[in-house]
Amino acid sequence: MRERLAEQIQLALGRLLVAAGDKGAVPPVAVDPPRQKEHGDYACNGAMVLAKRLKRPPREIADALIEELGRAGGLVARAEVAGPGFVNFWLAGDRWQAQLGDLLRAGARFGRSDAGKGAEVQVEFVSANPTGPLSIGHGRQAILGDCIARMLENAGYRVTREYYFNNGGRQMRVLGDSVRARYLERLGRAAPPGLEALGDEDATWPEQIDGLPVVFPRDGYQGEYIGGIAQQLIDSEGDSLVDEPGEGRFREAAEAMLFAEIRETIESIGIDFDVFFNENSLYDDGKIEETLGALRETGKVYEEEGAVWFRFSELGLDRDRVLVKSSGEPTYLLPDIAYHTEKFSRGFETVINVQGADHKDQGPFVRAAIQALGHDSEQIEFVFHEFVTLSRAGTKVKQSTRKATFITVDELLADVGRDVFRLFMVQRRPESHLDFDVDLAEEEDWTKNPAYYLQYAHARTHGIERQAQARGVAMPTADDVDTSRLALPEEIDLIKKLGEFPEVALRAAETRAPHHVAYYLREVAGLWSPYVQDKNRHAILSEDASLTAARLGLTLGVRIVLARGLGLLGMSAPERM
RNA sequence: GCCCCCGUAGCUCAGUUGGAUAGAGCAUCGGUUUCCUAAACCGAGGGUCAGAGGUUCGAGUCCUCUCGGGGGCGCCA
Repeated sequence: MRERLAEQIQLALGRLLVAAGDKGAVPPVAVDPPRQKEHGDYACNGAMVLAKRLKRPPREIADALIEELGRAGGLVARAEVAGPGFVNFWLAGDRWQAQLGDLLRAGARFGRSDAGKGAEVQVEFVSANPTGPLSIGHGRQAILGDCIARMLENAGYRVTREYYFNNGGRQMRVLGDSVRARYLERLGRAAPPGLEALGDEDATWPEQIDGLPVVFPRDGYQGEYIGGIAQQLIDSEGDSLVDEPGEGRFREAAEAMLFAEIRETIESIGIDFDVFFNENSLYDDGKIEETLGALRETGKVYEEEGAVWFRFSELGLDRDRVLVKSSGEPTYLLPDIAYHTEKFSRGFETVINVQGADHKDQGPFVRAAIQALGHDSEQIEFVFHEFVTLSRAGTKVKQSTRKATFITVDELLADVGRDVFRLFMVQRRPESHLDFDVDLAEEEDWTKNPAYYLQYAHARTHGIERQAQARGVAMPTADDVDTSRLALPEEIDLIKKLGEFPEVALRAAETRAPHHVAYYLREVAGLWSPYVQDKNRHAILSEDASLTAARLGLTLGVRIVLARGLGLLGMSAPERM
């Protein structure tokens, strides 16, 4: 609808330019629904945009545009000049109503797009190493990434959801040592270091307490789950592991348990990864060496103090970075670069990395290195999301990763459920801080909890269907619906809003911003619920069979859009609540 | 010190890539029920869009600076 009008306007503007002897291209002009209803269905700023080139006052051009455009093939009912030179358009009423027919005929396909033309896109997200349960920060990233993937699929892309992790390296050694320490403590062979020492980085670290050695690492993982893992080992192995190093059974057991837990958490929030990519495989496959060799060929690699550096400062970045430490071990940057070259070798046209704000500095280095290796760095995208805080009773709870004070996805999920969790995690734009209002999320009053509000709006369409069935009225097909019967302003408003779904879905996909969908759904539900409520003015089920069919058609339209939108957010669309 | 993000109603946040008189939820206050779920709905109050300059027909939106909050600047990941 909007595209067709915009197209007509572009053509008309082109004719005006030619008439004035200007053979240049027609600049893009906006055709937007205005904020104020009195300004019509769509407003165009073309006259003001062209004022300079045509050397005529905007309002005069606007008049000429209206004349040139005519009725735009029956599309426009009325057009008038307003304000500084806007042209406001009122579409013919039946045009809006006809949209409902299109919607019903499209059914569950409504709002799908082939914009992606089947291009392969990879979305990498979560990517937490198995050192602990997922925190709510990971939770945000998980939902954000999955929604982006869902929206891209809806826009005609072929999407691979990928999780990148590393179960080797220093982090995991510390994990093993932490578990071993708790194991020995529980067997009475070691002493816990005490809260003062753990809580204060400057405090002196005890060598032993009450004659028992302190083996817990200074930078160890302090979460209670570490003790839980140790206990499980005691239950299954007794004290047979006392002489094992942290790197052995302890690390393996911890990794196995934690990764299993993470995968369960991921599944419980409705996410299904296609690939779990282990960083170690890059070493096994020789990709690290290969990438390092390729980087050397760019001539920007040099050695200093025993380490291998890359001259990022020659690529417009503020500093050089180490690729290989003087110990001979690569830094995290090198595998990261290798990983991205590997992604391209798998044929992805676009790779989207969803990451926390703490990685913001990293993106440019990977991008620059990839470009230096001859890839198109435009194909790499980063979606950075800010951190999550929790609010309960008006008080913020700050999360701390290694201290025992963070709330896990599982804990929050147990309180609020998957659908509420998902909606709350995508209601904000990624680059905004997200304050998770636990009180509101736990609210069971469906008029208050935003997630239930959306789902109930959907359930209502089924409530109406159940009512219709009870009266022996069948749900209509698109052909049964005489949309001209839907002439009330609130009905036209609703149809207009439903008609926006395809462009909202596409724009949200293109901007990687699922919150647009969440807000849109709120608007749909916010029109629909009052409409249903006010049955005195317009009961859906009435004696008038044709009117009833039309309103049931509208009901189906609402159901389709709400179900589709909830689906993009990975939320369920219940038939009854 | 340098880089990135944020600053919009009491609170939490949207704002369609520069459009007309800045919106929603929660909270507060007032109202509606013989009715397809009252587990719903209607209405009201509430704003120097952090501040100051600039760009132009037009700025919450773009540029510069200041202030405030967060993140980053490692041979950690």
